[in-house]
Amino acid sequence: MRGTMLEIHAMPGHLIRRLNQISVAMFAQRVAAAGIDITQVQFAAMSAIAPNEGLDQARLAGLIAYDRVTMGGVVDRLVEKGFVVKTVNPKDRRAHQLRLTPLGRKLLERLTPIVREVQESLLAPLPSGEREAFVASLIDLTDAGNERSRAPMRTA
Amino acid sequence: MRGTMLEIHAMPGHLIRRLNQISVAMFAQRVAAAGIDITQVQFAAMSAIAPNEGLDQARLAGLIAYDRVTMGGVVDRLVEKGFVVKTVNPKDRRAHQLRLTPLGRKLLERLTPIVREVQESLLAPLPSGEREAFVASLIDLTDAGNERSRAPMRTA
DNA sequence: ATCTATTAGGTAGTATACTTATTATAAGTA
DNA sequence: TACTTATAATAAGTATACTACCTAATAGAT
Repeated sequence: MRGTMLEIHAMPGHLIRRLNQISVAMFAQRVAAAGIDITQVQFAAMSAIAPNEGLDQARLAGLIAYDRVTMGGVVDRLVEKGFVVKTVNPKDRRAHQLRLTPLGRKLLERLTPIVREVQESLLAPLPSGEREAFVASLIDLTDAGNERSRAPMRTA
Repeated sequence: MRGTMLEIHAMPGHLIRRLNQISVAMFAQRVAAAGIDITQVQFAAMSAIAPNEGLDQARLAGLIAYDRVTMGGVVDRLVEKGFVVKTVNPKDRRAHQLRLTPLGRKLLERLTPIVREVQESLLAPLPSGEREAFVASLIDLTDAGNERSRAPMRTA
């Protein structure tokens, strides 16, 4: 008799980890099905650059709550793919200003409705009356826990 | 005027990713404060081995919904730290049977109450009446989405 | 007994996600 | 001006989380 019911199966930390993996897999599958080569993280970065053209990597990382070092690699991959350009800020030569290319902007427009569908599919298993409460709880928990993260969100 | 409110800030996929990062950071901080050197993932693996001594890596991966290749590295690190032993199954020489060492068992006992506290801290920002509903939604969503994940849970 | 399909584990490569340390630049102060 | 502090980005190292591919071993069918 092997015990297949484990305490961790009901632990929020474990469930959140699994749900994140499901979310990432659904994103990858739908986006690949549309013939687009981009990850969830790269999409988030692009959608934060779009209305903030010229922002630097540190600010971008803060906007979407990413680690700054990780962000360096994400941006480099977006530059390689031709979706983003990186230029040195002449007023502060430490900072690299980020902008979408026309190709990047076009991709983001194509991508956005697909990503909205992924969000709906993710929550679809919940009764419709519970979806809003679930998202509200997610927002409460991320707001409250923001400073505990190693990569807190910074909008300022 | 830069737009700091982005659509992704309310998207479940983004919020789940952030909450996972908060959860991982809280786990790391509490466990390190107790002078223990182990990750969330390594803890999950050990807590699944404990009541299933002798199981192989593939079954372990299924029990906690991990990728099999990732699991190989996780197990190797646990073996290096002296918490787990890996032996070839004589009845099926492809499979590596996993067991906790006495040290691993002792560590798991020390760790378990700390991990329970982390779970409580994670949900603490929610009104107490909403915590159960939130966890219930997490369970519904992971159950429903299990097969979409690239590393589904397998208890059989 | 042989052929086939499946399975356990591994390698190599890519992408996040972090730590600590280093470099370059900028901004403030004495 | 020189000194100090702070900041943007990067480098190197570790750990998860995958893909695609490969080998060894087993199981099942004939």
